[in-house]
Amino acid sequence: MSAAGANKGRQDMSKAKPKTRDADATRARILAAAKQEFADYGLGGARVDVIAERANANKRMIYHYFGNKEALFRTVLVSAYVDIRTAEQALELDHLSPREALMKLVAFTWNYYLDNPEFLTLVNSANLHKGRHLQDSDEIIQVSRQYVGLVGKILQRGVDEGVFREGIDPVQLNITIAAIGYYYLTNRFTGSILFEREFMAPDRLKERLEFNIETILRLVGAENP
Amino acid sequence: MSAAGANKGRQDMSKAKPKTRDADATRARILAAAKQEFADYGLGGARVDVIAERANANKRMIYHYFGNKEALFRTVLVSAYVDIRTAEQALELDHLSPREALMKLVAFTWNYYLDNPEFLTLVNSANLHKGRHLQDSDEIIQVSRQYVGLVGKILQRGVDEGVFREGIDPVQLNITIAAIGYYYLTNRFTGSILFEREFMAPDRLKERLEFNIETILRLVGAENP
DNA sequence: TATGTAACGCACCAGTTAGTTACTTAATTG
DNA sequence: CAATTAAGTAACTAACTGGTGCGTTACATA
Repeated sequence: MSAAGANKGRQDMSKAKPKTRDADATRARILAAAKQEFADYGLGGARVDVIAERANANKRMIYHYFGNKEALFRTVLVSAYVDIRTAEQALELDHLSPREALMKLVAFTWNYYLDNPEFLTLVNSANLHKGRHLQDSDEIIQVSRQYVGLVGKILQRGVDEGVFREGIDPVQLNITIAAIGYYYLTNRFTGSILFEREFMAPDRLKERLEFNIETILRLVGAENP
Repeated sequence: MSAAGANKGRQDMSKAKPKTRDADATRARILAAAKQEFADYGLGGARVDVIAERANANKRMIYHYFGNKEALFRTVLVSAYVDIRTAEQALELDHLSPREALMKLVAFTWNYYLDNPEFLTLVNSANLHKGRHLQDSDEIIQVSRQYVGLVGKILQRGVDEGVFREGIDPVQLNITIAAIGYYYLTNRFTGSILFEREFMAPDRLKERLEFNIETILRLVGAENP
């Protein structure tokens, strides 16, 4: 009942425990399981016992590797931010026109949220707790600076080429690009009820992405498609 | 210790318990206290005992009036939606030009979130639980239809007068108006850390509202200010 | 004043839950 | 190969936590 039995319908990920001992692998399994559990139920709703079960590990190991529940959440959160910022940096936008670079970034942000919905609830949970778990993380600030720089560079190129208007704050643009995708997806459940439409239907998703690209292009002053 | 003692630093609202019995007042105090507690800690993190304390009521009364914790959350959530939709309907946008009506709506949405931050975490909590608590609420669907109609009417007037472009989906516009304010404010804690700026500083708030108005006006195709 | 009804409150329970203790087993090293 | 270190496990505990049983008190009405 303890190993095979699914608790509250939560399945473990298909990462079987290795025969031999492997500290790194165990740590990684715990981290992955914690990310899922925290994403599914929030920091308060997540259960340490369930994380251990999902990770196919012992609860004692969680405390051995991460200290306590809050520290585990902190590690999960930082890793989630590092992941998305790393993916963004790999985007190779320099060889594209400013307009196309921006379109690609909007699409990437949208698709990243779509493929990694746990990121959304993790961030929501972090903010419910007033960002406490992100404080004193130099790593986070470093990768965020790179991100702002990325958008700033596209913006500058666009202005130099005369296709974007001047004076746009890269941070405000960043926030807006994130907002128009994030809000739609994180509130997809209440949204589907309130607006009486299936937010996650493929056609609806495509429609929203196109709307978002249009929103951003018009914001920066690029001429219409 | 039970009446005066603040539990985990949560203060009761200054609504003292009346000497005489008053069912409506007690119910209202519980609802207000629950809204605060759920907003502060989410559905999972909220404590029924604390709600009772904050309401200056007995826990037994919560179960008497609302059934259980989830049903209480449902009532809080529906009331929060009804509140914002009611406030929107009182806006009297008909006598304004389409452009000014839209600006006023964007500003109103922003200020409502700012004045009622509990609305943001309540909605986040509802979506963490996959919108389960909003299902089967006809009331919610009714007021939402009115809201979409409100924006649709502004949009139509703008198209008729030739100041807005055609073919904009009122629902997508609605979502976008909400998104650009909601995201900034609900993620103000992580945002302030990531972007190394004080999201809630008065100047920053003003700046963001102006940016949002510009975003929406450019989206609908109104000429620049 | 008697009586029924609904508001109200205390004390408790059964099930959880984060964190710990004491122990076993595998890998590493001199 | 003996000794040391680190990985892993199960049982346990103290503090919670949602929910309830059961009795009390105020008020309306006859």
